Amino acid sequence: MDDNLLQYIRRYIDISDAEFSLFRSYLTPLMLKKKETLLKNGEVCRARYFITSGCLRLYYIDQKGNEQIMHFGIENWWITNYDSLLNNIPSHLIIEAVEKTQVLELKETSLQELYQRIPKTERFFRIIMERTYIATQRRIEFMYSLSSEEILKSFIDANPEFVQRVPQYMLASYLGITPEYLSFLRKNP
Amino acid sequence: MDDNLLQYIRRYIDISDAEFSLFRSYLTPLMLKKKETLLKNGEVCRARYFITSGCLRLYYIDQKGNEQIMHFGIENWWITNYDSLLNNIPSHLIIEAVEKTQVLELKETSLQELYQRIPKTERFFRIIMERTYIATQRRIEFMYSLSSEEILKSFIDANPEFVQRVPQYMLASYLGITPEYLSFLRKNP
DNA sequence: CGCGACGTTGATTTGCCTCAACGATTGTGG
DNA sequence: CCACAATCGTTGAGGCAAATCAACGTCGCG
Repeated sequence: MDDNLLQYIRRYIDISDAEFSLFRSYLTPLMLKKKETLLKNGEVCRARYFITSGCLRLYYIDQKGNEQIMHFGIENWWITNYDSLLNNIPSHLIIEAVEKTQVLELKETSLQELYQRIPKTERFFRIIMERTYIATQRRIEFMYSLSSEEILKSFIDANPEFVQRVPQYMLASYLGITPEYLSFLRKNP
Repeated sequence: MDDNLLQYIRRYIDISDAEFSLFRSYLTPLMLKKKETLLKNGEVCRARYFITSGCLRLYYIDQKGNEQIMHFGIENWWITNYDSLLNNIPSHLIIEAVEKTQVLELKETSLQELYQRIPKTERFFRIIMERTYIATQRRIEFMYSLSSEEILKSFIDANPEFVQRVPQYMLASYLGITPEYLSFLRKNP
């Protein structure tokens, strides 16, 4: 688990073993059962979470009472509600385990301390943020350009293994269509 | 112009006048006429641009040959194609002046140098990235939750002055609807 | 002045949603 | 270990939001 994290960090910055130890000491492992939450509606988000195993989803409940999934998070992804975390506002987004999941919690107060003690962590989280942003931009472009059928097809092609892991109605929500229509699309070539 | 930039930077980090001078020396002012471009289809993006006056749009041409606008940029915004810039890949996004526009160009090679000479710039650009990401997240949530009519209404309410500045067909593209339907929505209460 | 860029209008079509009902599977308490 | 209830996926009928297409009016600029 720690090896994964170390390797992941070293993809982006040089960090010594001692520095990593220090970094690691700021992280708290948490184990989540299916459907347990890391962040509830109305709470202010105070931490970021690095997923070491399992799967989380970040979603909200819209006016009609439907769940709308914004993201999934899987192994080696960070997940949090940045808007709530950085602006100190109550979250209407919910972070919940899709399956049994292990995360490392990094409290925002700890991170501010880390920025002081290991300045290069600032660079690390800048790069993570850049990459996260780019992924989101690509996704928006997809959603704009393609029909639901094409969005579905390309998502399945790009993530064949992941599609097996989540219930179909969650996939539908993430892709912005109804479960019924997703079912219809799968049927028809 | 420089005052705007200085004030803008000081919203996020403490920076001395001397440091700002150095920062400023890495920036090159560019003047764009309406319809001039900063980034063309197929080019690799090599810089970020801080807009001091005017308005830019970032868009691409989809399979059907339609322009799809991803963003606008106005005074005191940074604009670039992060995917092209950071991954060194050719851009299919185009950055073009909607009106006469002045920008300060920050080449990515210069920025890497700046990170070394003034480490706190790393923090600055981390924060900019975070804020940009949050804005995008909010936009996605909007697009998911609201009907076209509600999207249009809330955008006009939030940006009454901006709506006057761009042609209606660009607004339609940005909001993800056709110009005809936008026209229809404006007519009907 | 004339042409191109922009906005509008209406008729028609369609992609996707809604609603309701029904199987299949899973899981859980007795 | 079974029975029954959730949970999840599927199907089909009907409806609506928004796109498409085509035509026309208008303005501003070269």
